[in-house]
Amino acid sequence: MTDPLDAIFAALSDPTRRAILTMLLEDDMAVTDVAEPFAMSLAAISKHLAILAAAGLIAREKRGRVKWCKLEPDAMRAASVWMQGFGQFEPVNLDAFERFLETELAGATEGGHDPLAD
Amino acid sequence: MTDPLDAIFAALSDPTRRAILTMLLEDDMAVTDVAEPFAMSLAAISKHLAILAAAGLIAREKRGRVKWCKLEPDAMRAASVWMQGFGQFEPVNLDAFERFLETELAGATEGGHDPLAD
DNA sequence: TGTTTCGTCAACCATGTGGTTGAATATGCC
DNA sequence: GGCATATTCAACCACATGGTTGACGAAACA
Repeated sequence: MTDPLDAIFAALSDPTRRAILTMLLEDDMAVTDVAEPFAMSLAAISKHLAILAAAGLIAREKRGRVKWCKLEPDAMRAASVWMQGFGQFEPVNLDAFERFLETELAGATEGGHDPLAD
Repeated sequence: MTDPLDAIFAALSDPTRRAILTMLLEDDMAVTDVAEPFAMSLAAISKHLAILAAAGLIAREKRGRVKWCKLEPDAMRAASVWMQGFGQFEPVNLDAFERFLETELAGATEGGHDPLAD
């Protein structure tokens, strides 16, 4: 697995792990709390979290005896950027798109656009 | 019961399959031609294509004795939409992308190359 | 017709993955 | 210190995955 995308997409291919990521969207969580809604052992969840962390999708930080998990957006962004090369939009110039986004954000940083409302 | 995203992300997690998708971005291809640049058997590539097709990422159509493979963008779009749920971290926003394309296409419609046009 | 090309199928193998259980390793609390 | 809590480690199991090779069917062509 040399390409980081291998680990990222593999991590995303499991429904338990996608559910964990969705939970972490609400808030950072301790491992035990992440495991609570799932019908599987804590050790299994711990493994899932290790896979997500290895893929760079989450970060884990130990405070006291509790290990907190939080989303790490860069990995998912890398996957998303790769995927933008496909779809009905081809061919596309990603560099130009990035420049476009910068000009957009330059005038809209205070805007209330909710990306989940789409 | 199994989420289609399972198959989509699993299919995308293999570098050979991602390379195949990238090749198909240029043009539709026959199975033998897809296999040509890879250092593995035709049967292995055939399996990869079956996995991509099962995930809905490509479609295969037999004309004569040649089976043509082409991209099927909807599946990847579904994965992209799921990732948009993490949009608070995600700068590659589909709305912005569409706006970007309008500005791009406004001056480049005569560019001509459009492998997905049917 | 027979042969070549295209692609899949079937069997097999090595390794990876997702789960279990039980022991081990912190850390916090009385 | 002694004990409960939080998390991981280690060994194990069933099954999936990615690859191989060889045989096979179907279409084109001499």
